[in-house]
Amino acid sequence: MSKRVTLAEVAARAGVSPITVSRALRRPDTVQAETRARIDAAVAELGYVPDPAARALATGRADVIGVLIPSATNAVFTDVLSGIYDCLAESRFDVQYGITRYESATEEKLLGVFLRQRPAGLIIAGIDQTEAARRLLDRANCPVVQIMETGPDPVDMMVGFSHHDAAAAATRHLIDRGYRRPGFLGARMDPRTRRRFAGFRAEAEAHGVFDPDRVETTDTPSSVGGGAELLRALLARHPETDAVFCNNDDLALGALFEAMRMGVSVPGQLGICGFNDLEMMRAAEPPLTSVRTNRFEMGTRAAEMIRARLEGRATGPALVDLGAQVQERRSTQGPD
Amino acid sequence: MSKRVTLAEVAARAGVSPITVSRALRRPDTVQAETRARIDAAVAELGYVPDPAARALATGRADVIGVLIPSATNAVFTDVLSGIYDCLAESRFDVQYGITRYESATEEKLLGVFLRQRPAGLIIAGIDQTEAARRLLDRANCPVVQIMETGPDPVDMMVGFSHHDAAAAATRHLIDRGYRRPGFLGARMDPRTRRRFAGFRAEAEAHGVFDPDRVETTDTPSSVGGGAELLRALLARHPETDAVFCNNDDLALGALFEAMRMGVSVPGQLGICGFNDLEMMRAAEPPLTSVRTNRFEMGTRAAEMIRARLEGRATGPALVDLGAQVQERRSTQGPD
DNA sequence: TCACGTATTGATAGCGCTGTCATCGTATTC
DNA sequence: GAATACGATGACAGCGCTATCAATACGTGA
Repeated sequence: MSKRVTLAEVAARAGVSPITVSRALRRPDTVQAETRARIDAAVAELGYVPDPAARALATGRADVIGVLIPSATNAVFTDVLSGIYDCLAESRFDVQYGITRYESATEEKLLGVFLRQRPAGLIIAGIDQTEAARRLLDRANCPVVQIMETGPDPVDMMVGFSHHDAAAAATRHLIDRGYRRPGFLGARMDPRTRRRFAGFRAEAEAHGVFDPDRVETTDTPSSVGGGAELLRALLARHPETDAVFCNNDDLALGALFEAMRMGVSVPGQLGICGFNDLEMMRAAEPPLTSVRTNRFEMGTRAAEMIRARLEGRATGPALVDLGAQVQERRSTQGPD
Repeated sequence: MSKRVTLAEVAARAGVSPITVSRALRRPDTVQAETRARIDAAVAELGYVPDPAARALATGRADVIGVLIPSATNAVFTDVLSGIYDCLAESRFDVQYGITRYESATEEKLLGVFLRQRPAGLIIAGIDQTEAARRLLDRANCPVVQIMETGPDPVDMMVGFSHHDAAAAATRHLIDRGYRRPGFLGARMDPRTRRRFAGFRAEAEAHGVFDPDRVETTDTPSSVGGGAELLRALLARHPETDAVFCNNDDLALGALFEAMRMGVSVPGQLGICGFNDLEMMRAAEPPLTSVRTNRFEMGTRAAEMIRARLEGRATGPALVDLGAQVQERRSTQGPD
């Protein structure tokens, strides 16, 4: 193990005191150019890198940004994570993440784990924190961004979109295309899923085409296989169903395959609309309509908001609505 | 911000010295039961939680396990990550990860970032580290596990499987099923991809069915759309191709959709085999043959190996081969 | 009985860095 | 030219914890 180089050694080499080296590194403008040059040279020669733990102890603040998401395998969250990471990779901040498994208790616990590090910032998915989690966040004493959706009463900042409105738009699209007996497929009804259902329901009711019996859901996590099962079950009960709004793209893909197996033509006998617009939707046959959500950007924006705050730059609005766009494709071209 | 409770306060409350509290927390067996009980009570009453930065500074060792993977969105890595996280969530260790973007330079840089925290352990994807990275790892002075594949000359520990052999097995399966003019589809030829290709090639050559011209690859990251394009290109050049071994499941799915568009029947006119066996493969129509890799377990095993070492337990073998299994499904049932 | 091990607890001194003053020299003002 | 402000640097202490060694009490064997 190569021995650690300390600030003091750099200082000795540069012929200044340790504190001056510290300053030269953190606020270069407060140190004379000439001195700074000597210090920079010493840093380079010795290969000095600061010890994050010592810095955290001395400042009472870790250069860590905590990210709390429900799942590390769901593409929706990994895209966001990727955006966050992208924005932070070149900064002095490290990303640390926690997986809540969609459980409030786990979320609270992880929040505690993060907070005792006194993180520089916190990004948390969703807007449905428990009272206890809310209290922890209020006292976090660092920038906090809630992501994935928008809603009233942000803890601090927010970037997302309205799942209700996005689902309503998708539903309107189905109705516009002439589908009159739409159904709904959903897995694991987390809060966002529920709000999408509410949007579907509101829009369908507004057009007099909502039938509560054409709703097929399950508690298991969503999957392609699950989408197939849900469609099969729905069509068994309601063969008149002429379109399905699927709560996400996995379900939609499964529904497509199941329709193929059952000899149901898409979009003629059945329209299929997904949610999230993963890459595969465009490539499917027929290409699948979906709702594009700007996940990567959601991540970069959230991270950028935190950085701006921490670096004392102008932060822009505290609530960013990234919207969602219905991507119309062949799978919802209208009934025969 | 609720004020931080320190060790000293707990000690005062329990009527002992700070160092005894420290011991009671870290090595309970070295403190008398009665004393320990008083300390535990004080900890609970005050809601004390240790400061990780202070601990790291004092011990010269952070309770952090660093994970280096090429991509945060590729399902293959997120599954592994998930396994790692699962094993570590209940431990005293935090996970911190870095994304190399398949770039050696980034890998080296991130390795440096991790090492200066003096992590408790390191998990790194792949076995193709540069000389410089190798040196850093050799000096890391902590358990290191290379994951995703197995190979000679491990830095320390290893858990994975042979991509060459797995691909060869899949190829053999295609040949066993009667396909005689197999092609290969590949995107972004990273080292594992290359070794899979080598396995395909070796096996096909051994059976006299390899044609270097029936290989279609691209540098872009793999995607469903990309799979479609690759198949289209391959069939345009070599319409006689009767099966494709796809380097991963996204490509396989794209190939399936493209075959549908082109009116090529699967498996009659074209057999399709993927790699990784993502959940969707089973649910497709026809269900797609793939090679099951034990990604989640790879993560848990790697994390467990590190924990065992750190906690002084028996570690088992330093090289674990998890193998890979061809999952035969309808898409490779054989030519007409 | 006495030297000596063992179990338990404590005192001391940092880990590497930064916050908070203090210090010093130079520029500015009238 | 004296008073003042300011820019640049340094001394000192301490962040919260733990490594190391010392101290104490108690039992053990010859």
